[in-house]
Amino acid sequence: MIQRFWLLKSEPQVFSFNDLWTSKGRVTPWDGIRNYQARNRMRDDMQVGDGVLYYHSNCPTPGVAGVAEIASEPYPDATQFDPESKYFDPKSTRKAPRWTLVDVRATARVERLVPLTELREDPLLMDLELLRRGNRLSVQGVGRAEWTHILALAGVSKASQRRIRARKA
DNA sequence: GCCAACGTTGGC
DNA sequence: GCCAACGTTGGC
Repeated sequence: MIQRFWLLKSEPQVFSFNDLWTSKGRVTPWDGIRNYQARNRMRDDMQVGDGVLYYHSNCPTPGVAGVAEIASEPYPDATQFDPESKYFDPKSTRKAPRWTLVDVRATARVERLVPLTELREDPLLMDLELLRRGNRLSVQGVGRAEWTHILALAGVSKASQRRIRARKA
């Protein structure tokens, strides 16, 4: 199995990396995604153990705030069935759920947040999907070299990278 | 709050 | 299937 790498956006005022880190099992269902392209990537392209850059968006200093991994197979997003939820989708049925998600588990803290401005200026990240003009997708692909480089910028220690890799092996 | 860039909706 | 109108995202 080829390991892939992803960048997931989250608004820290809604659910920050620290919120995930302090969650039970450091795991959460990545619910509320209501964009077909993002859904398709979760449903079709993600595999348990894939690496995740946890990105803070729509906040004073947007940037990479933590490291996580894909922690489940895809399954239906429960919020689509809940009339009380802001993510309720009246057109979705339990027999034919429209929205699928995966669980995400925090794996390592960053030594420092890597701000978007810094990612932008980095010649090694010229092709990063996040930096492409007008890109608003909340589920993005990251290349292996980009992943390694951003972890280095974030000061994620070699030891914790080894721990992450060991768990995936 | 502004606004560019996209996505979705719905009339035709 | 076209496309205008509208909604959302998210950096600034």
